[in-house]
Amino acid sequence: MEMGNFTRGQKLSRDFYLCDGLEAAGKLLGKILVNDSPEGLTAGRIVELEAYMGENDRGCHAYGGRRTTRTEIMYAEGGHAYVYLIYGMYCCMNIIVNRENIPHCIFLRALEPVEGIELMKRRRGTDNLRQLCSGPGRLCIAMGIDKSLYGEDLCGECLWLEDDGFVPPGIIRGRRVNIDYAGEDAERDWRFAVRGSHYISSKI
DNA sequence: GTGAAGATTAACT
DNA sequence: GTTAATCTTCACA
Repeated sequence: MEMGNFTRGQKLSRDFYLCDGLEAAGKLLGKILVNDSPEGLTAGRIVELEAYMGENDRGCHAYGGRRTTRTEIMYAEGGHAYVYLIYGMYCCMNIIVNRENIPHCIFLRALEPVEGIELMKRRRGTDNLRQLCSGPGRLCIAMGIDKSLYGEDLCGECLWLEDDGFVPPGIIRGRRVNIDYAGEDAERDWRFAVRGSHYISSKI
């Protein structure tokens, strides 16, 4: 593998991200996330994600227009990274979508490892391929994603997404995970996964 | 200033 | 199925 010359696909441009969260969820499933870090390059195909639909979604951190130091980046235009710490120990990554001031985002739940697998194994402390990126916290560890990437422009040279022409053989949907506090919004089928993938975080 | 909760994970029983 | 780990963020006073 040549560093800085990852040519598996075409980098997604700004336009790609300037759409509604549910539309983005369908379009982003199967795309490849790439992080070209100082330690090395890692890449994984998105096989599971959740859509968070902004001010009217009780599960969303921007519910009710909440705007804080943490959520500020959600109001930026699509194509930026929203990374936050959960339970004091794990980072989670979201892809901000839609236009400025419309805080929709895509929460990454699982990737299929594609590139830099040895580095992923080292970071995760396991050789089990299926467990490297199968979970929101796990994929951030494997990909080297932490809060230093908060607000990162996904149209830059560090962290980006690519389209290699892969089309999911099918898409399955279900309820989002661990947002019981969201009332009836917890029941919406806004979790999406590539049908048949062995790399999803849990049964849907 | 204080306290409670969390878009999780790994290791238990 | 249950629970501990661990700490930032946020709401409220």
